[in-house]
Amino acid sequence: MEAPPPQLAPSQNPYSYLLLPPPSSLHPSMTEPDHVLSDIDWVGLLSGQSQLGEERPAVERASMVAENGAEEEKGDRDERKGGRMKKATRPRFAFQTRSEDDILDDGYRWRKYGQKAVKNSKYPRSYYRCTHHSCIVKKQVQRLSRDTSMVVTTYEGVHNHPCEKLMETLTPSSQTDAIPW
DNA sequence: CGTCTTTGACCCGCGC
DNA sequence: GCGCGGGTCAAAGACG
Repeated sequence: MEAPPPQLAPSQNPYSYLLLPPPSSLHPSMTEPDHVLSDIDWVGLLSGQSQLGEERPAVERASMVAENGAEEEKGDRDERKGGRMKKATRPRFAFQTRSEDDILDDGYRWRKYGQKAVKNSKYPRSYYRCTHHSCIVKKQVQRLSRDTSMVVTTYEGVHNHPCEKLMETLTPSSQTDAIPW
């Protein structure tokens, strides 16, 4: 039980991981008050070796890991032929939330573009993409099989546009019709 | 009618 | 070289 939690050894990870505070950019001050944060277990995951390490004994790590996308690591696929996907070394943020709902409302709009059953999990993994036309941020959502109340959300990339809900909150009706000129 | 979800197929990297 | 696993595409359907 008391298996010593193997620290995220850089030698095992294709990427470097950084410990960051909770993603304030995710819910700056949306509809959800910050009591949500107190209920969130920020867990380090994605050891890089296999998946989420669900079978691993030690998973509890109260912090979020960010993937410091190095310059040209061989982690992601470089360039798919046909120009399908670019490598795009974007940072990745993975964290767990305790929620009944798979998708946590972070203020952005997401469109689901895929779902796959993963090996060591009873639950499928869902793939979402930001619906903003010029935003390439993606996120993966998966429920833990060992703890069905936990949902792992992995963000990939950084939004290059403001949060829509936040904008609505800040500017209730002065966005389009209250311009001086 | 526009937007989003669902779902199977396809593609690619990696390990054996 | 082959098979497996993971990630994405795209058509069709559902929903408001």
